[in-house]
Amino acid sequence: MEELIGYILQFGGLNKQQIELISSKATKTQLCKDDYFAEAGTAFDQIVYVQEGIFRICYFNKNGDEITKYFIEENRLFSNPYKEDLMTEYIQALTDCKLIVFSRKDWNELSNTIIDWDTITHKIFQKGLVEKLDRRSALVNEDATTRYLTFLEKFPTLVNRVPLSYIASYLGITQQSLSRIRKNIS
Amino acid sequence: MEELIGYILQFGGLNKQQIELISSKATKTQLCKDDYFAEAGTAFDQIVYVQEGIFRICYFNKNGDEITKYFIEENRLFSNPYKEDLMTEYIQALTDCKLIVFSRKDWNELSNTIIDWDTITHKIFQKGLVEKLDRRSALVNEDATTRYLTFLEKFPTLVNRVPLSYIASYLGITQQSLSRIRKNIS
DNA sequence: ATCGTTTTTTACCAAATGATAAATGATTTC
DNA sequence: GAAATCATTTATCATTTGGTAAAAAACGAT
Repeated sequence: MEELIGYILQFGGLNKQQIELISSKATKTQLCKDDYFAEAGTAFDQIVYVQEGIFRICYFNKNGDEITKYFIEENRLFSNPYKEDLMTEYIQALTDCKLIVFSRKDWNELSNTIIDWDTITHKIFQKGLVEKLDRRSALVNEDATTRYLTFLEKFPTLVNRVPLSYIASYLGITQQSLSRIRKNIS
Repeated sequence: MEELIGYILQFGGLNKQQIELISSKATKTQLCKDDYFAEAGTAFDQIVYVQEGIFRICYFNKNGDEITKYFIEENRLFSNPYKEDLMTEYIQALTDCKLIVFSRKDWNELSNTIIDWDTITHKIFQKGLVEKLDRRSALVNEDATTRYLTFLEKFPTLVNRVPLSYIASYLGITQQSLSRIRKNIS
């Protein structure tokens, strides 16, 4: 729980009382490798902090290929960015996971007590979106090898925990290409 | 000004008084083709509504290539997503433009009078970010021809107003390739 | 341990894209 | 209007990547 509070504190100050209030709304939960945490077409009304584990967000494109859009590492908050709407994407655990979960209702009600809560919330998710945009965007203009090298830089802890095919899909290349690239750079 | 108000009304209700207050803070201004509206390394503390014209957001990658990250069409609000920080990107007018501009100070102070203002603001920019993420992200897993066809779908009004080289850079391909693709699909 | 399944690697060839260079077309400037 | 500048197209060739298929390796269940 301390890590989560530390994470939130990056985005705004909180006193002891407020921290306790936040903690009181939190529920710890777990998820097994390969479980789906949310599926496209369903509602997803939770705010989730990843204590341990990795997730991926994916969807199916027009050809029916499953595309990994991004990964979510440890010590991140995530949610459904389109609050009101149903999910358009799948959220899958890639390892066994330990999570801290809030209902959106509870989370939002914290703003009744914590004056800056909405601002903090928006900063958190805005920063997350900007980061995702930048990372994904950066892939577009690079060749396959550079994409993989950048991936290794940005996600050094993921390579050995995520199947090659998911990484290839994230990078926009085939798994055969990625395998070849791995061979060449080693 | 009506269009701007209409745009904002998509994200939350406003009464007549509030609309007048918003309008009173707005400044109309113009920009010429190819002018830079903001440059990387400088502060950018404005909220801008594009009444007429097209912008592009671009940056220089490690190789010194200028990358067009996205376009901003008519009837959109934009700003510097990283509020506090200096710009990391350039904002350039690609046509003569008519703009409605707010200082961030004025814009933010509207929340003193308009109860939902912060929420509306965050919705606007969050939606913008999600859209940018999805568009840019979708390019990663497609081949060059599909990228261009999708571009034509999503930005039907841009093709004839934006230089080919910028479109190519946006799509992550060379301008020669794009020229070849244009030839093939016609 | 063994079988069956899944993942990753490897190989080969076809197709797409990039790099370079030159030609054409369009626009600006004087 | 001619010259100069810039944008786009075309062409050629080298390189990269994708598609298909098969082999090897890793993993799981019994």
